[in-house]
Parts: sequence; structure tokens; C-alpha cells
Amino acid sequence: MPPRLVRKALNTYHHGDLRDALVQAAFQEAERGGPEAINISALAKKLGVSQPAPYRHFADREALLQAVTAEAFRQFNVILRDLVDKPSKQSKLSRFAQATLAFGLQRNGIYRLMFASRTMACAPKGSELHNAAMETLALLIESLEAPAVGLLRERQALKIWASLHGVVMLAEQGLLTGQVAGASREELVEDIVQEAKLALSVAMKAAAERETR
Amino acid sequence: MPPRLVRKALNTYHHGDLRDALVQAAFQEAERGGPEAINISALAKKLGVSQPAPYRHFADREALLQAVTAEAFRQFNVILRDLVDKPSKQSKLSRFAQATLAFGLQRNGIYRLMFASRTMACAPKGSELHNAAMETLALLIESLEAPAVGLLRERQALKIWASLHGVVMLAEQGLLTGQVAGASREELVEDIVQEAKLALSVAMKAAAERETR
DNA sequence: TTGGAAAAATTATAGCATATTACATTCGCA
DNA sequence: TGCGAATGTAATATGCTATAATTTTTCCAA
Repeated sequence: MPPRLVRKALNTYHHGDLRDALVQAAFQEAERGGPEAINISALAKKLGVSQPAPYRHFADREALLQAVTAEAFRQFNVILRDLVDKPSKQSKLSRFAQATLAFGLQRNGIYRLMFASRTMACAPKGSELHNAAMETLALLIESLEAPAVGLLRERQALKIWASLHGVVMLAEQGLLTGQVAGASREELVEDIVQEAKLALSVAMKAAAERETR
Repeated sequence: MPPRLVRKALNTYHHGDLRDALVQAAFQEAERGGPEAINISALAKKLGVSQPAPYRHFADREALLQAVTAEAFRQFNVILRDLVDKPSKQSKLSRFAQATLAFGLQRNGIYRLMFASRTMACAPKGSELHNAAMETLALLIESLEAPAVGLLRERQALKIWASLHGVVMLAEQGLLTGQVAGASREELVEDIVQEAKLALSVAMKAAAERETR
């Protein structure tokens, strides 16, 4: 992809790079109020163009949401990649998990766009969006730091992913009762990490025994 | 609650029981297309009343969604209650978990209304809606069939709830890759159940040892 | 260098959904 | 029976998505 040239808007008739500006502005809105907060008309006004102008760049609202979601995954994956690569006392998995929790809670509008909107559900399997999400999963699998034995790693990763996602969603819905049964949400996530590690090592051992038998 | 009298609509000016009819009709729509599919105007037309009529019974769209969501939780809790009480070979927890998965996938529109919409997130703590959700959690805790030791049970229940919710959501978003890493979604859920039982018993044993020390 | 097609805006407008206001009808009880 | 509360209607405002027809700008090829 060649870098998009940002042209100056001298005459204001042509914006310069409306497409990118729309994605950025929509991202901000979603950060505040989630997917519902993305409003084509409002964005157009904010960027100083007429209401129909955005439709030059996106077929419809959903197409804009897709672009914003893809951008969100890109940012999220960069955060996770840095975190997984960084040396640390804690395990990679623990860092991945805590970062997901933090992202899900602090940037919940964006998180919902990524994991709880129709946009993702409608993204077909080979799409850029779906691939971006699979990249997140790949990072999780990597952070397990376990050898590939059948599909044990992948399967465990999916369970962890589901657990983390569930914690974020339930917390945001106010269904994780205030004290989270005597622990913070971070402790709950740490629990999940430890249980998962245990389960994975047990499963690996069992697989190894089946092998030698 | 006294049973609501259903009056016959003779003159068609007064519907008879528009409030209830709206909730039922909205429920059907949500079952098909999720929360987004609930459309006040369309419901009014379907029920043969004018567009503003629904507003006699619900302050706004969100109020109707709340009523539908409460109804959904009631139905879900009845299903779970029957299942948990019914004698069976499988454990109560396993039945609870599989039923949640089945409900979440087969009646996904309703499920999203209950667990992935702004409606629940906005329900304050003492509200009917929040209480209905807490009743679901209580059923899960009961299905653990474990003695109360501190808040271990409750904490484990929250983790299981999160996992199940995560599996449903990821599956619906197409993020549980086709084969679910070599297993069906049901097997994945059974994994979760077994891991959780193990973790709970380990935690209980540890707690008991701390006690006697 | 310029002329014309493509790209990127604009104005105007249609359509739909939520919601409010003012008015009409029916119900049920004193 | 008659009056107030409940429930409905008609008319309308507002806001958002989206399209059509038109205008302005860009940029490339002759």
C-alpha cells in the first residue's frame, strides 16, 4: 500500500483526505459512546463538509464501521505485540490477559466495536477484519509459550480468549458484582490465567502418555 | 402480581392489552433480528394501532427493550431452573453450561438483548432487570453443588459465567474457527466445565488446609 | 497548455424511525 | 349517568441514512 498523500485543503472544496479523517473522527466518537455513537451527519458537520460527502468514500454507515473496526484491531494488535515481546517478570500470557482486560474496560466503546457489534459478526472469513481478529488470536497462542501438540494449544487459547472476553463484557454490563466475589477483576483474570496454564500442562502430559503407550 | 385480564377488543379503538402485546411482538422481532430489529412504528402497524400508541405504555424505545429483556430473563431462568432440578446422569453444572450455549446460539437475538446490549448495561443495580440476571447467576452457583467456603463458589461461578458467555459471543462473531481447534463448541464447553470443577476442588482443598493449620 | 474525463464535493430531497402535542374515544367507577 | 382516567388518533417536529442531479477541482494525455 503506497502511503496516502495528505494534500492541503486550500480551497476547502476538496477536503484533502476525507476518508482518513472520517475514520479518525469516527474512532474518537466510538471511543466515547461505542458503535452507536458513530453518526455520519455529525461527522460530516464536524469535518466541515456536507452530509452526503462521506458517501463518496463509504458505501454506507456499515462500511465506515468496518474501517474503524479494522483500525481498532490494528492498534490493539500493536499494543499486544509490544507487550508480548517486552521482557518482564510476569508470564506473556498474564500480560496478554491483563492488557486485554484493561483495554476492554478503559476503551470500552472501541472494545464493543471490535467484539460486540454486528460489524464483526458480519465480516466474512477471509476479510481484512476477520484476519485482523485472527491475528489477535495468534498473539494469544504465541503468549501461551507452549509447544504445538495436536491442537491443544489452539483449543486452550480459545477458552482463554472466551473467558477474558466474558469477564470484560460481564463487568461492563454490571453483572460482575462490585467485589467480584471478594476479588478485583484483575485477580479474577489472574485466576483464569493460572487455571488455564494448569489445564494446558495437564492436557499436554496426558497427550504425551497416550503417545508413549 | 395479579393475572392481567385480557379484554376482548370489540370496538378496536381500545386494543385490550396493548402493553403485553407489544412486549410479545417485540420479543418475536428480537428473536429474529436482535435488539436492533425492535421497531416501534413497525410493531404498532403490526398490532393495528397508530404509531404513537405504544408511547402510552412505554416512555421510549429503551423502556420497551427493558421490558422485553426482563421477559427474556424470566423465560431463560425457567428453562435453567427446570434443567437444574431435573434428575440426570450429567452434572447440574454441565447441564447448565450446555443449556446456556444452546440458548445463546439458537436464540441469539434474544441472547444479545440479554447480554450484549446497552439495555442491561444501563440497568441499575436494584432494578428488576439486574435482579433477574442475578437470579441466573444464583442458578449457576446452585448448579456447582459445592459447599459455601468463603466466596470460592461465587468466584468460580463468575469465571464459568464469563467463559460461557465468551464462547457464545465469539462463536456468534465467527471468531471460534470452524472446527474450534478440533472440537465442537459443545466439547469446548464441556472442557470448561471440567476445568472449573477441578479448579474449584483444588481451591477448596487449599482453603481447608489453611483452616486446619 | 489545455481540454476533458474522473474524482470529490455540493444542494436538494426522499424515506424512515423516534418522539411530542393536541385532540378524540372508551372505560370504569362514584 | 356522568365524569375523570386511561387509551387511542391525527398531525407534526426532529434527526439520521441514503440517493439524485449538479458543480467544482484535479490531473493526465494529446
